[in-house]
Amino acid sequence: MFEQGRPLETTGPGRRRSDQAHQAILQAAIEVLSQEGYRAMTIEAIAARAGVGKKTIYRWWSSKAFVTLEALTMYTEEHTPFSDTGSLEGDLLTYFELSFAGLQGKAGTALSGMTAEAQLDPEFAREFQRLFIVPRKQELVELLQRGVQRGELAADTNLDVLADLIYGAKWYRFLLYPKPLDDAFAKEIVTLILRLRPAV
Amino acid sequence: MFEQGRPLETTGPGRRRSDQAHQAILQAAIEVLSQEGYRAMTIEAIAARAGVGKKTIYRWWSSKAFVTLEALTMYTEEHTPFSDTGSLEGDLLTYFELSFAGLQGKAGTALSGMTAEAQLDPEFAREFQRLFIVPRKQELVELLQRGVQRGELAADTNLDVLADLIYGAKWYRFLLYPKPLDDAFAKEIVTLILRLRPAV
Amino acid sequence: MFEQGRPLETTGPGRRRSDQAHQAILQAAIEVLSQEGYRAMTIEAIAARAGVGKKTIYRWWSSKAFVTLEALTMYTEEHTPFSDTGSLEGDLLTYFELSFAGLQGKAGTALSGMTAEAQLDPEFAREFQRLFIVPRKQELVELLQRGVQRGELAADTNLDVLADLIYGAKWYRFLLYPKPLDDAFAKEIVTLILRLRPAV
Amino acid sequence: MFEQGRPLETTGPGRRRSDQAHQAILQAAIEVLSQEGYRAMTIEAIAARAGVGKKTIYRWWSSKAFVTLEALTMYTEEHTPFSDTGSLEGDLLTYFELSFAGLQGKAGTALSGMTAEAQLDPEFAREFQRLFIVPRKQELVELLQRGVQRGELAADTNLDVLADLIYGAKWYRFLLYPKPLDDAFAKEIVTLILRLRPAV
DNA sequence: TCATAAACGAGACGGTACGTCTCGTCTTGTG
DNA sequence: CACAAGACGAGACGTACCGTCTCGTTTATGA
Repeated sequence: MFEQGRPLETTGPGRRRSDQAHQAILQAAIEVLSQEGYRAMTIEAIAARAGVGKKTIYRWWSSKAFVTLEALTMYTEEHTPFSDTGSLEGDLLTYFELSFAGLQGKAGTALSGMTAEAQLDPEFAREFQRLFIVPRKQELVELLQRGVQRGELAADTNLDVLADLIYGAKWYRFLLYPKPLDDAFAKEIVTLILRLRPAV
Repeated sequence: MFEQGRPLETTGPGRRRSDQAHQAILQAAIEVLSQEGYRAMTIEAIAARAGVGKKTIYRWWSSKAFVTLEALTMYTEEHTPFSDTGSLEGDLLTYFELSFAGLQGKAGTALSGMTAEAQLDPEFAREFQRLFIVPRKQELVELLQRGVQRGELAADTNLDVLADLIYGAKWYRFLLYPKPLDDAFAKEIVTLILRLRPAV
Repeated sequence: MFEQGRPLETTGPGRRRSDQAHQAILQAAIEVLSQEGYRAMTIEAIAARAGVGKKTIYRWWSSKAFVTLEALTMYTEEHTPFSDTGSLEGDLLTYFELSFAGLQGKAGTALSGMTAEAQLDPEFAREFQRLFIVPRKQELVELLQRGVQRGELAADTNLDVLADLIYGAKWYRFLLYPKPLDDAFAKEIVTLILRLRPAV
Repeated sequence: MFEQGRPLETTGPGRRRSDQAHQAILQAAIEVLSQEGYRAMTIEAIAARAGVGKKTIYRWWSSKAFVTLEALTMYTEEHTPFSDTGSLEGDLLTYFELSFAGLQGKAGTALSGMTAEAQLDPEFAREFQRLFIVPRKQELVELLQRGVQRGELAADTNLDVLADLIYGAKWYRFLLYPKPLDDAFAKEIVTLILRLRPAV
């Protein structure tokens, strides 16, 4: 999933990449992130906490945002919320439940930090979109396609834009709007989605 | 609209706040923002450009995000896109057109920068929500209420959540998703909204 | 002679102190001192002139006074005016001549600046005394001891207090009294000293 | 004794100078000086403590050194250590005793601060010399002249330089040398002075 | 087996911006 | 019109991190 941060598999002389240092850095990033927050998580702080030279971090990642991106996936590999429950309503509610839970705590802090970084660093924005945003939206589109196949959504529904609306609502509340992401919110969204009728 | 940055209206001894300096700072912020971008914009650069001591900026604003927040509103006070065209479709399309236009160029740079800051600074997040996010959403809810009154939306539609979906889609594309905010996107959203039917 | 400002002689990991930066800082301090004066000399100016980060200065010295202290010694290491001419009169006159010359120009500016700093900063006062004041007085006491050995001064003369009188007269004129430090002054002092007779 | 800081006695239009403010400033200067030290005694601190505008201070004094100069004399008007005891030894010991006492506490802090200022500010140096240094030395010279008249010192003694030696020793110990100014020191100086014999 | 070479920890380096401080000046309304 | 209050332009302070650059040390081939 990641291009950055990989040990080089090529042969040749010289010391190999230390997996111990690699893990220590990611672990330290998670600790600093959850204890001090994203803003206070500096490369210097990670290096100090991991007992690692700054150079070792810069050798493999170009900024704290990229470290966070990898640390986040290491921390939540099991995060696969898209399941097939047999109905669009069930699929969406299940997805929302898992998704909202994933935005609490460390993972949420990391995500909002990476979102901030994406606004400030176009290069990171591209990676963040490629690795995080686009794949997840694709999964949501597929969930909606199952709804079309079951006849729960009209065949002519623009699923791409519908996914923008659904994902957008989630991110909007998460990043910008001062209301919680809870089950009631999820139910209201699903209620609205299910009231979409075919074009006249 | 703003609490920060206002001259004190109270009487009493002491020199009054210099409106000249106030305006020069906001103007300088806009210039630096548009020339250097949000990340590269520093308090020092604003002070230098405005011909003002740094202390004068810190006296009235606590960070460049707050300066930007005020500068942005000063710059786009006339951007009040919510007009009554007589139909929900017309209202929404008109709003989207103006809104998307407002996200191009300087204003867009400023907005995404402030969004980043809101992720990193909870205090700014509260102000940003209070002054920017919440009022604009309220306007959108009122637009939708006119649709209900005209019978274009079902009376039992949860307008608050519908507004989250609509606003969310806009912000999602603006901040996260690598596709443009254009008229086609606006039309697709409106098409979906208009297909909402009453609860059975 | 100096504890501050020395390259660490210890082994161990990490980049060694840059002697190039060290020298550049001292040289820059001398230049700024002689062009702007002690009061106008700032750490920022020294850093800029030396092409060095401010942190590199603060890493090794705690204020401009300490930099000056080291720069001064570097600049006038050869000013060791205590020579043995064979007579107390000769020794004292030679010493005064060299000493007074050393108080002209840059070295004088630096010295009076450091004296000021010593009044304002007790920590610097201790260092200044330890490195500058006390050793020089010790040299003067040794000069006087040669006078005792030659029989030019009574054996029961309190040389420590006599040195206070001699050194005091020099500093008093240098720092406080509006009369020049010249050869005539030196001769008058020597005349008085040579008129000291043994206790009755 | 002072030129600066005096109430204007002239008639004419406009509010007269507030003697109350004048006294409050000097009193505040003494308080800050003795509680925080000379370095921490800023014009702003004095103004705040005195309940006075900074402008009011700047109107009458050009720096904190000049305020200190006036505050010091206000604080120690009675400081007139030169008395005629009938012998040179008695005169000198009496003088030293009072003089050393005067260097303890607030007055000492003020004096060393003003000495520092004199090194850094040539304009203040001139005033300090004119009002403080030169008159006091003149008094010492007169004390020594009585010694000549009584035959305790040789008629051909250069009293000016002898006064430099005596005063210098005192200042040297006070400002630079890490030993106390005590009675033993005074006695040793007097012992040396009394051993001066006429020129051969 | 041992020379080569990359990665490592440590940490100093040149920079840049931070937010604070004090300076001495300038504007207010009040007395 | 002097006063207190306090905002102003200016600019240095000392700190924090940035990303880079030595150091001496450790590891792992591959000649």
